[in-house]
Amino acid sequence: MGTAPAISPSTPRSSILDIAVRLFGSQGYTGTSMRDIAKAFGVLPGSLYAHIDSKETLLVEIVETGINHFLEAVEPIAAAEGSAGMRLRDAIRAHIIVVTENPERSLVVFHQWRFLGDDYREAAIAKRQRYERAFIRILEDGIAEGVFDQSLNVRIAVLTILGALNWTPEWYSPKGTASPAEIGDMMANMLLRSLMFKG
Amino acid sequence: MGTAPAISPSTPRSSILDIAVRLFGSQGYTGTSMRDIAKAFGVLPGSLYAHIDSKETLLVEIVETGINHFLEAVEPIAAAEGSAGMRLRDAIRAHIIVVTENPERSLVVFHQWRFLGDDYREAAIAKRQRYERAFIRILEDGIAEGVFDQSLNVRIAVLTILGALNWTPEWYSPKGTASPAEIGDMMANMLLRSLMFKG
DNA sequence: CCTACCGATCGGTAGG
DNA sequence: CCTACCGATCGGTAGG
Repeated sequence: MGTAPAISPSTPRSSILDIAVRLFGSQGYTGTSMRDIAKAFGVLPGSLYAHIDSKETLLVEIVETGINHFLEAVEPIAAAEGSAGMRLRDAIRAHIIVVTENPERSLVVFHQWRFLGDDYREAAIAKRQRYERAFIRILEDGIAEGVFDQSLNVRIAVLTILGALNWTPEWYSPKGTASPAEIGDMMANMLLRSLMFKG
Repeated sequence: MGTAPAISPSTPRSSILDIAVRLFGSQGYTGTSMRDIAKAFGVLPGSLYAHIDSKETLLVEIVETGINHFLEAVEPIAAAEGSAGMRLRDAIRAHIIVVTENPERSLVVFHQWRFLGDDYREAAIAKRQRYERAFIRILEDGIAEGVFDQSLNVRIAVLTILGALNWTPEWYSPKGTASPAEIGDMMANMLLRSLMFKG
């Protein structure tokens, strides 16, 4: 009955995208040639174009779906019921889960969006701002609740938190001793404390 | 008497390096051509090589002197007298000053070192680890003093702090309302609190 | 998916 | 600092 659960169908196109994520993440977009991708895919360069339109199409798709993963994980948490403290903790944990489930994709999302064409780049920037607003909302709620320090500069506080979170793909290794959940908990502990009153 | 104070002599070579910092920072090393640099310098591509050896030499010099700025600012603070709390505050402020005095150079130091040749890349990684150790030392001192939470994972705490600090060139603008000193103070306030005991 | 190829651009050099 | 150029590599295409 019904259709098969079409979870990650390993089409040639999706395989090429996975390879592009890996190579764009480690060598950068401009440092990766279509010949690099073709070689890793096991095909001659011209043959790639039976499956994809262009190099930039690969970047567009990786960055857009990558940002969407973050938005889909965090926006519902920001809008949920519950204390700002709990929501911030959940948002940080969710962010770290998304980063660590594909650190190379995260590197592309964080650093390679600059190489998108104008329209796609502006769309990516708009989504990143939407993402920041989810955190701004939680912080403002927490200040209104009286649990976060009301003397905080909310913008800088959010950029400090997101900076700490967005740096994780630079050092995270699945072979490390700390699991993504543990890392998320530790960072949430620290970053929540960073917003509290002294007293 | 004596020699003139040879502060930043504007040689052709140093001008080319400044241009390379700007372009490598905004377009990346692999996304910048020697023709881009020559055009910005106002010369034809081949003429650059009267002043420099190669494209990679530019990157080596930018990354090495860039890392040295951070080390020279923070290592003396880590080794100084005084409480861990004070030293961490000073180290964070010093880091932000170094980042903001040249955000583009900071972007190159943080993200373009991957494109160095093997030997230079390993040297850069070794220096980055030395930099992390300066912060590890301060945190361990603070835990020994009993002022930082002894249940902290020191490695992850340092990477959280450095992540927040290293993200600043992504958003800092000299035209913003907060000065580098103010940004450094705010981040130091947050990050110091993040290490404290709950009680 | 391969063969064969396109024009453009790359880092860099020789000679003046 | 320019003229003139090198071989290598780039993203991408036509035709099968």
